[in-house]
Amino acid sequence: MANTHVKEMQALKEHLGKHQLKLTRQRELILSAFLRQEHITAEAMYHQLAKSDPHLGLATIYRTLNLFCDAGLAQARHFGSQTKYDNVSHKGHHDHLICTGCEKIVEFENEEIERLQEEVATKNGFTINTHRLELYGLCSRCRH
Amino acid sequence: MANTHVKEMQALKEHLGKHQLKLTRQRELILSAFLRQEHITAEAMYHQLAKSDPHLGLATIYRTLNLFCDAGLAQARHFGSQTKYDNVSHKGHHDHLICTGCEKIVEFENEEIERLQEEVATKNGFTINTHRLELYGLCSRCRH
DNA sequence: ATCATTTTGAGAGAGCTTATCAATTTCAAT
DNA sequence: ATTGAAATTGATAAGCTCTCTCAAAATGAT
Ligand SMILES: [Mn+2]
Ligand SMILES: [Mn+2]
Ligand SMILES: [Zn+2]
Ligand SMILES: [Zn+2]
Repeated sequence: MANTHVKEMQALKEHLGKHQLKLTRQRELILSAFLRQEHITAEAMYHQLAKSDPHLGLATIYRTLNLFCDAGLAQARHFGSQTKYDNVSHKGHHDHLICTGCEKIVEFENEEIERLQEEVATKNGFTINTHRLELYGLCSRCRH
Repeated sequence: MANTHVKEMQALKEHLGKHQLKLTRQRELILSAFLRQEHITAEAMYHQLAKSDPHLGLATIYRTLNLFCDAGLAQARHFGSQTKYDNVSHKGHHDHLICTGCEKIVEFENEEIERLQEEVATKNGFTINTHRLELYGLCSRCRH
């Protein structure tokens, strides 16, 4: 436990330093909990943390998760009607396969698709900054 | 004007008939306005129609656009933070290129991408029902 | 024309996220 | 270690988008 998430903590501190923001007990707590998840909603985070810290406000969760987004540790993703914060601290760009039966989320990368996206954009005179690709369906479990 | 949107009107009537729903002045009005657009928000539709029909309620717009979705004439698409109703009455599946500068939306289809999506899904044991692919960037105009 | 059924409009309400603000905490400078 | 300006927090109000409620009006099968 001692040296877990040291790199991410470092990255956060760096962002805080650059923007004259402060390191608080809440930010440490929320970071440590956030890094244990892959995809989580603000609400779920709130309930999870309420067990150990019943006075932590929901607004603080939102503010802090958005801070993590600014710091490049998280990304807000809108899956269906839910907004989930994607822990991207230890991985690069990826897209998602989402099971509408059990909510399971599988991450994938396909550079051929990425290449074709660029091709489509170029063909239309566009320069891509970001994209969103989500495949919704049923996983093998839920199909049976 | 006489025989514009006859086919779509027909499709709507068919859906209404099958579900014991009624054809109203509002539904005709909203359909005719909707078919003149490619992608529009409920709010924009509301303001647009308010000019000629100031008493048309926003709830009716939402209800009716959702009805069009059920009837297969429209599809609700969540672009960024906006929900736009996509007029799909005269076209099949397609994805979108969106300019973050001027809000321009270009539709495209790429069957190679579609094929690769299936491949990714299969590789992970999934069966795809729907997908969402949006490319965000700048169009040639906005780049300069 | 009748009348059961559906639809409408206005506003209330739900769900999610951000804004407000007084009290508290942080941290750089003593 | 103490001070104090600046940032943060928690509680709650507010904002936004969309759906629900319900009495009044419209529809359409008979
Ligand atoms: Mn992910
Ligand atoms: Mn479209
Ligand atoms: Zn599943
Ligand atoms: Zn543009």
